[in-house]
Parts: sequence; structure tokens; C-alpha cells
Amino acid sequence: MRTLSLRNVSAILPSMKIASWNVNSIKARLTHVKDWLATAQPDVLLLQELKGLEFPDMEFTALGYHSKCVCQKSYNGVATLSKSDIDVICDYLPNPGEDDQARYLEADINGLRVINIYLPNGNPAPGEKFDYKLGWMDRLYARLKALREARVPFLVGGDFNVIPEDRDCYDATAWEGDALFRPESRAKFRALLNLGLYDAFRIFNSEPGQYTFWDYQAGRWQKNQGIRIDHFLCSPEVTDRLANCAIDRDPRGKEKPSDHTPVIVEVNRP
DNA sequence: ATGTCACTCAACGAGTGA
Repeated sequence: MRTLSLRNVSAILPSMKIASWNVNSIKARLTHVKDWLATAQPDVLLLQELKGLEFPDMEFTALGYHSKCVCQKSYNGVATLSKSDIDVICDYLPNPGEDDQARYLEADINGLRVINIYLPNGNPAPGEKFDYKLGWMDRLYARLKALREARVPFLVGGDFNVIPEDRDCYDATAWEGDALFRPESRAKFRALLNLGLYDAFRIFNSEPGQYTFWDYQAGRWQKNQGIRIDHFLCSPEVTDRLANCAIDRDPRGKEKPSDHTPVIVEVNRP
């Protein structure tokens, strides 16, 4: 009798499901997140905008998830949940300066480098906050460039607070001048792509009207007047392993929802 | 549509950020 090689065993395992979700307060959204984990069953979930120092890690342990978080009082905050061990590489954007805000968590999970980001909003623009956003994007660029040069297969997911193209916005005119849509922000987003990264969603979907965020105000959700600002960018090695990328609109339609909804990628095992 | 939601301080609402 022949024994399966490790490679063959690996090949028959299901793909790894990795999701990202800006929850706009983990305290306010705990039930939503637990319910979604139970139905969607992702292997990894990247959370952004936790908005507090307390992170309910035991709630997720009870559901079979390890967790690592970077927290800050009142604002920002990111956490990575995973069914497998999380080996934290860095909990701040390392280069070429240091972060005073909780927006970055880089970790190895199942041999894959998974980076969770909450990119600064940057409004009002122009101004100090917009400058901070652009500087943060420069530092992200430097970090991802280093990973590319070191040939580290990775994916970076999270709330990028950037509308990449006109088709990612219900009304380009309405968003003109906004920090999420300004040419400077979009140019820096394209610079990330020019490192050789791929926008996972656009590998599998080309239609307009596909959004991840709808403002609470003015019935934007009911009218599907949203923007696509939550993304997964993948290095070429990971892009070659992509099985799918999709937006799950369901959580946005629940009672007391976050203004964002999850994005999910499926990555085949190597 | 000046439209909502969540945070904090200190309060029973105002200011801030998204």
C-alpha cells in the first residue's frame, strides 16, 4: 500500500478562507461577529475599528479561534482571529517610522504572511489628517516593497479607506475632494499595485455596484449607494493560489449593523 | 437632506471621528 505524500495530503485539504470586516466597535458588534463566524466559518478573520481597550478574546476562544489584537482607547484598533496559531511578526507599521495608532498587525498563519490594516481615513482634506494618511501609505509601501524583495508570499487585507476607481463608488461627483477618493490617495493605492500586488476582488468580479461600505445616513444602504474601500491585496504567489473573492452583504442588512460588510478571499493550499 | 452611529467626559448633552 502506498502512503500519500505530505504534498498530496495538503492538496486535498479545502482552501483557506480569510475574511476582513470593519466592525465599527467590537463591543457594539460582538453578537454580529459571533453569529457571522458561526455561519461563514472563516479560517481567519481580520477585524478593524475595534474602538476600545477591551478586546473580548474569551468569546472567540469559546468558538475555537485564537486571537491577537492591537488596541487603543476610543479609536482604531485591529484584531486577527484564526482557527490556527497566530505568529505575530509585528504589531505596528515598522518602517520607516513608528506608529502611535493601532492600525497594523502582521502575522504568519499556516505559513502565510497575513497583514491586517486599518488605513487612516484622512478627512478633512487637505489638512493634518490627510497628510498623516499619505505618510502612512508611504510607510505601508516601504514595508510591502521590502516583503516583495524578500519574496515573502503575503496578503494584506483590511479597511484601506481608498476608493480605487470610479466604478467602486456610486457617485464619483459626490465623493470628489473626499480623502478616500482624492487623486493623491488613489495614486498611492496604485503604487501598491505596481509593486506587483493584485486586488483580489477584481480578479473575480468586474461589475460596478459592488460595495463594502454604505453610510448610515440618507438611506445609502437601501439605495445601494456605497463605496468599495475594504480590500485584499495579494502578492503574485498568493494571487496564483486564489480560488475566490466575494463580498458578503448579509451583515450590513441586520439590525444595528456596522457600516461595513465582510470581504472574503479563498486561498488554495500550496 | 443639515439625514447616523459610537466613543468619551462627565452627564442626563456636547464634542469628536468616521
